Amino acid sequence: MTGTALVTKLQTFADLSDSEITRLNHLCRNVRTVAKHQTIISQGDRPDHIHLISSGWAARYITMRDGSRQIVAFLVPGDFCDLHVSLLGEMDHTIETLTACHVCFIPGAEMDSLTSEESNLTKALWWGTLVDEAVLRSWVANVGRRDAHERIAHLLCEMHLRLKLVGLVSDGRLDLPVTQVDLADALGLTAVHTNRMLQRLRAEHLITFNRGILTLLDIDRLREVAGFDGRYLHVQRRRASSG
Amino acid sequence: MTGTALVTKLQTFADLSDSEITRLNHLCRNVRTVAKHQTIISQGDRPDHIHLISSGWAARYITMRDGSRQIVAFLVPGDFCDLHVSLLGEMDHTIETLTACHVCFIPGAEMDSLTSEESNLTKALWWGTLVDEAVLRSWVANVGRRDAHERIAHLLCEMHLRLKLVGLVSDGRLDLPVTQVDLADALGLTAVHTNRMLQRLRAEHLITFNRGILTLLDIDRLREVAGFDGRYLHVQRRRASSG
DNA sequence: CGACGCATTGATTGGATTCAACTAAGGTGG
DNA sequence: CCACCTTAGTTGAATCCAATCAATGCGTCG
Repeated sequence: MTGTALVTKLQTFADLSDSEITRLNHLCRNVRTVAKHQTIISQGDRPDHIHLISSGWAARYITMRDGSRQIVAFLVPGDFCDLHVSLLGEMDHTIETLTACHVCFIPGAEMDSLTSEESNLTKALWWGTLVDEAVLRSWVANVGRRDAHERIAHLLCEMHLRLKLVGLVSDGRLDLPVTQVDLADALGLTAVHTNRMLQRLRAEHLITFNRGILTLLDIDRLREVAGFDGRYLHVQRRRASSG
Repeated sequence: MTGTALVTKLQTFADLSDSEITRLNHLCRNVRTVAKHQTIISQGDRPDHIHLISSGWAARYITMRDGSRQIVAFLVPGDFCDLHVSLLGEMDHTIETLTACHVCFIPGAEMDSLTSEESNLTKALWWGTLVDEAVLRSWVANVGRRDAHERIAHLLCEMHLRLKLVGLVSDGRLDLPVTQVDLADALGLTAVHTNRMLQRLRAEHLITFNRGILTLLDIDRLREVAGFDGRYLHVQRRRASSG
């Protein structure tokens, strides 16, 4: 079921009926495999399809004048790339896979009819985009006001909780298939400094991070370091747990 | 007309009929004056009204553990404070006035009925929130990847263009009723450094900034300094001009 | 006037960048 | 199976941008 992650995610917000779940899965029937480091959509594009990450990781980023980039979101299974482009006109940023991905291609027209027929689902979808926005606010604060040590810790706490929502964490272990360069681009740091701070977190016995596998050794203490309060992810319902 | 700024803003995206404009103005009939430096909504609140800035300025900010704050948005006339809270449950941040404001209080139920009856208006409203999100992405990049000089320049370019949209700019002059401390809190800098960079922009004959009045002396050059590309504001239509 | 908020200036410190080299791991092909 | 190449991660030294600390000016307002 290629819509599984999406269903799991939306269920943290709303009760979904069987028919609604079926409809979501139907929506996601057209899946393509996208290789690692491929562009899903570019700045300036006006795609007629909506893209949903079904498996794998991608990054949303803005390219700066000097060629450097700022990652403004990590996209994980269940996340939409561009639920909104039709309203905005064209993409103002680029989305690229970090790993091989399964991406659902959803015709814009089909999404339109869904939103006009299924008000419960539509609400759940909008909830998702509002959470994305809350995450973005949190990122501004993260980059603007935390030092490198806290900042990395905060990102790791966030990814841990977000992946937990879609059932991709077990016992503090999760896939984080991103390089230190990617992390740096998301944190507004250099790769070198990111490396040193990761080492520090390891030395403090807070994390393990090898070959894309992250383990949080002491979640409470890591959250303490980060000043992490997960409420901005708005997952206080149903099957989500705060830990 | 307390909904004027909103109407002006939405018209950059969509054609609005007279009846739609009337409806928007009707929506905004309940206006209260909020004094300077008052909280409109606090983190944790679950307001049953939606708030719209009709005149004046406010800031959306996140409070950090150490008491410092990160402003994640400046709200100007035509901006909603919390179009979404009902979906998210509770506020994950605080909104405070920077000047005395006129704030429209819109009953949540009334907005609900509008969105179910007026699909054109609803689209326009969602366009607004999607632009807010695009601005947020741009802020992450601003704070994450630009140095202080570029960063301030970029914020000034953005505010200039945004205010132009609601008709609050004339000849490069605009009200920017924020202190250097406020600017610093939005830019992820200290007030001291913000002060020095403002002085530098003045010395470069790019701006004038006195008592809350900002003048852009050479918009093209300021945009060049900032690396500003206003497309992320998605105003390429109708009455918006890119300058 | 005195107090306060805001802007300004100087001296110093420090966190993060930069530059550069080097190691380790993986993949590929001869 | 090893030589070669590439990518990712690590380390060190020097530098720099912005933070910090501290003091002062200045205008407004009670």
